[in-house]
Amino acid sequence: MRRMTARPANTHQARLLRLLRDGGPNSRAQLGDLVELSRSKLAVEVDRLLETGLIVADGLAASRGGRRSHNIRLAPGLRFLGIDIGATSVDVAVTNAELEVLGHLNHPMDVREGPVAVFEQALSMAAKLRATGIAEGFDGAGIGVPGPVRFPEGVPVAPPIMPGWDGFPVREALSQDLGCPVMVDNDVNLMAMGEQHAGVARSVGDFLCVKIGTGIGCGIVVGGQVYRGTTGSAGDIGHIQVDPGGRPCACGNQGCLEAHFGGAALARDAEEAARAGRSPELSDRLTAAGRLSAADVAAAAAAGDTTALELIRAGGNRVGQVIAGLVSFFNPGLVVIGGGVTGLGHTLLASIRTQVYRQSLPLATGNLPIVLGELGQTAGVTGGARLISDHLFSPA
Amino acid sequence: MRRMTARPANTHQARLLRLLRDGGPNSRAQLGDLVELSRSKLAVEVDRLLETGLIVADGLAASRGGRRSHNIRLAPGLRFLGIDIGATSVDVAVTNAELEVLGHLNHPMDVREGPVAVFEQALSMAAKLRATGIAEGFDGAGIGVPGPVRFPEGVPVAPPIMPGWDGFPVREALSQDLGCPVMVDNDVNLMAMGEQHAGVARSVGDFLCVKIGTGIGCGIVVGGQVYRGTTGSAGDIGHIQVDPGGRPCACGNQGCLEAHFGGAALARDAEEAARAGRSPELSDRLTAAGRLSAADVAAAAAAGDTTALELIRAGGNRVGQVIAGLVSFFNPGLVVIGGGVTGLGHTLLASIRTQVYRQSLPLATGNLPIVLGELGQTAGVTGGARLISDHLFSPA
DNA sequence: GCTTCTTTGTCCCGACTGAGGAAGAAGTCA
DNA sequence: TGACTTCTTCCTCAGTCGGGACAAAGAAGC
Repeated sequence: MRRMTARPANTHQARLLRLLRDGGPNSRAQLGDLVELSRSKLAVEVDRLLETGLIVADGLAASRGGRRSHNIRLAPGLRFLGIDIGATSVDVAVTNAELEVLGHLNHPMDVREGPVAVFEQALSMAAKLRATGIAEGFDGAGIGVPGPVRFPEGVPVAPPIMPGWDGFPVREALSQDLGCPVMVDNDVNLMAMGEQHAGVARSVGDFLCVKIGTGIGCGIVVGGQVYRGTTGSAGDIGHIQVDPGGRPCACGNQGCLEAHFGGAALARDAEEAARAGRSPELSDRLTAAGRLSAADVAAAAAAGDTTALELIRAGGNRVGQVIAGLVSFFNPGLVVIGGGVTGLGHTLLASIRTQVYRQSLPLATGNLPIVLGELGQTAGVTGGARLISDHLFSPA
Repeated sequence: MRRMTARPANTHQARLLRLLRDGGPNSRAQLGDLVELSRSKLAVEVDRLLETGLIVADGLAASRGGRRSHNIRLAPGLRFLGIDIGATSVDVAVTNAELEVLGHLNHPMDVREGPVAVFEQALSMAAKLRATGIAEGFDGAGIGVPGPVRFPEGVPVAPPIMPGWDGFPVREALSQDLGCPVMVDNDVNLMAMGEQHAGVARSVGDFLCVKIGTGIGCGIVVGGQVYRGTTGSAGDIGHIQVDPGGRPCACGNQGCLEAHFGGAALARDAEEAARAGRSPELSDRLTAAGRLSAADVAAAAAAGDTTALELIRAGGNRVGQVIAGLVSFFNPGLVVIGGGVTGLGHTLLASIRTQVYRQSLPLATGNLPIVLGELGQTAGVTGGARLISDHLFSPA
């Protein structure tokens, strides 16, 4: 099929497209109730969208007491690609125009192998998904990388954990390879957008999304929009100091949050505890696998290992300490905890909550939910699809 | 004279009013260059504004090579009132429509005397200013209080340092007494708006404004707009923990920033140092006055007293530590330091800068100015005038 | 099955808006 | 003084938009 070429001609059309994306197929009459347009105007705009092929007729709606209205929906053939590049793995998913995930692949891969190798992998995964028949092509792609991004250009800048990516023209290169529009953002922002669209943050205007993976980052949403900061590094909380005389960090400072907690730090601590014989459970896993990961700690904790539980608890306290400060500062309506370490689950959540509720003022925490993300691995890729659809569903 | 009754009828008129407010009197022709309106449309809107009396003709502009254009300006009789209620004093100022301060009074007063006494004082100051002849009445007032505010209603909520203010209908009461529209906000947000309008933060979209007075707070500006958080307590950084085993704070926690620095803590530390004989300079001042304030520490430091300098340096480190975290999180384009303690000046600024530039990542600090506020005591009142003018200069 | 009422979609008219051309007013510059 | 520039007003014309009228389609009640 021919790929999406048209773009909404005005804000009304953009508004309609987003309504159909977020609310699914809908009748013309009901859309009329949602937007403040006269019937004639609405009819004109809908007709124009039908002409462009962005939306299609979709049968008749149920009667609301009189003549039945015609349903319309976004073109069923539209496909968005969401790519979430993590520190240790790549996620690729295909969604329809309503951003429902139709196919999803995950592949372990070290981001330090560089952009060329990583994109080769991502593109082959996209090709594999297309080969299953769920997509004949892609109308747009949203991609997240684990580091700061100069958003307008779609170029990573000074990414600490991904040498070789600095200045790589991700947007342009990928756009060329895929033959469709591409937007690039920080992986944490993508997760925030995912949870906002389909997850636990629906209907919340201002929230924080803390992602604890190999590193630690924070997506900031202000008035429904992702806030990226002046140079695109907003939310980079992994290097906030939590202990003035603390552990040395890869960034050159001491006592950074990431040096004390996060996937990498947790694995290191667990191995150390195992070698020191403080945890039989972890020792067994270490001798079995040769190394430990956050998942091992989660499993050991689930098995009741006190050392593992203590590691999680201590880490939660550190993160909670930082989040408490951010809550005082930002006064969000919701805090979402997500990322690879979510496997640590409620032990982690409990110690974060304890810390935040104890340290922040009642006015800020009074009605503040702190919850785990709902979407898990699909948050990032859904956010990617959302990112590009926001771009494509705005006036040209 | 009759007070301002009309409001702009549409966004075009609002836009024109704000241009005239921020840029001063201007010619019709030049305004045409600034807004994207056709000549005919512009003429119509200007004529309507002239009819309402919000703007007036103001002679002829200089020629730009041909026929001279007619100048217009905001009605010269418009007067806004800016009221800045601090923990220990009240500032009241009168501005014209361009937000230039025409008269300014300051009076020491403890906010704990309660809203009734404080407003009595503020209203009498406003009356005194009016009696000088600079104003025949007020078209609007913006007021700042040292605590969180439920912004839409203009009501303080759970203010820690001002018992008796909780839930007091500031906006409604003051609006009744003054007979004009009133807006209420946190004093820190007002300071941020002041520095944004007339101070050092002109032309910066995203910045932080840290006010170190009796307590410590932070104004947050995102995309040119003050961000107030979900419950209006955003920027409340005085109770971020800087030392887990630190001093007990009035809020019930330990090691809060305010317990270690700020006007109140600094005075306490100085008195303690004086009594312990660690500083002859401060001892002299203590015996002379019976008590010490932040201003005494500033004077002692200016005189070269090492203990005073050390107190400032240590405090700057604490604040710098917190600001470093906020910079990593928020990635602002500018950090403004203001408030009563600005008298500590460059000693304080230097230690804050050191701390921030050392602890935050280069990407966030690379081009980040950290500067003292330009406006001093007028920042708050200017911000108040700006607050109410933003409200009045928006479509009804 | 018929009537009446409600809802939906289409068509059309009239009011309004806004862009831009033309002309005149008011200056500058040589 | 004359040529040129700039600014304002007036006017026309095209396009837009809202809403009424009407037809189509269905629901509810008898």
